[in-house]
Amino acid sequence: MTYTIKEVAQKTGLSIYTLRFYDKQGLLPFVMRNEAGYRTFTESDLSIIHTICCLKNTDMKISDIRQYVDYVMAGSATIGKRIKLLSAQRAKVLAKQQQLTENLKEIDYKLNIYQSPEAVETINQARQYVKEEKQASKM
Amino acid sequence: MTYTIKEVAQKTGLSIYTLRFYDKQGLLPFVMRNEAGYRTFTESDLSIIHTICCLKNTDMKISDIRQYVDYVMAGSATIGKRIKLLSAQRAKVLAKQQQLTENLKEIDYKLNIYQSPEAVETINQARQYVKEEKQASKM
DNA sequence: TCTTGCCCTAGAGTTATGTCGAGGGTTTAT
DNA sequence: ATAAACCCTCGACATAACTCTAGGGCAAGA
Repeated sequence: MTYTIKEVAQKTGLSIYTLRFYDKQGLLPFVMRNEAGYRTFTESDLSIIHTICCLKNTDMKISDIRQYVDYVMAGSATIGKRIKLLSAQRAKVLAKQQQLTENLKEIDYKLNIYQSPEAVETINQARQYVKEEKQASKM
Repeated sequence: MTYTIKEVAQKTGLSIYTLRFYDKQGLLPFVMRNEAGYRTFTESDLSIIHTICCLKNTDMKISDIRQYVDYVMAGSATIGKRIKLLSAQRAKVLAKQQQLTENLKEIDYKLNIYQSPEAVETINQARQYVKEEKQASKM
């Protein structure tokens, strides 16, 4: 009926260490323990851990994820706060996507230069220019 | 003809501390010094710092950026290595973009639930289910 | 010339996110 | 009943990427 920490590690791709670390940081307050003190993860727990991983993948800080988890634990009264938090994260993701698109353009621009037949010549000319600029700056 | 570290900080958005840190890490071997030992940045320096920032924004590690800078400093003989390095980074960016798109879908899915008129009801039902699942797991 | 503001280095301190080892209890299969 | 394989906590260690402080030199205006 429940999963051990090892099984959850395998299912999520997180290490056992990381899961325990997350628990210590207050990200997993919903995880129960058995008589021996072992963590017992339910299917629902896996679902919210999945959400935690999703937020993590968008570079949300652990302290902010804890805030979200706390809202979830607090029940429906915090829906407004959850919307605010997720909307802010949504905006961050959109911004990051846009930035990545621009970064990609620059990388492709560089790759095009390097992969062109005139690459060696282009680079040598650039190096010459840099050299002259450095020389000129010494005056 | 050249820029001070403060001016470069303003132009790039990096802090003076960060610029000096990057220099210490070997990311700025091309920056010259004046008689007093002050760094003097040329226009070309700004250009490669821009590239460094671009790679940084795609989460490339400083040690890998240093590798790239070293290749650039070494001249046209390293074009093949630069292509390999940038191509690998390109693949990483594409993967990250795809992941962000998926994360965004999940965030939007959650937001839809929270913003629907039945949000409170949906959440209370989910909480009830979680509760029962936890109860059942105790047996 | 004196003050203010900028520059330098070396190295300590910080933050975030893990990762691991020691010491000890539990479960399972033989 | 015993070994192997788990689980636990606590706290130390690691790593990356800054961030800042102390102590001291340089530069430009009043």
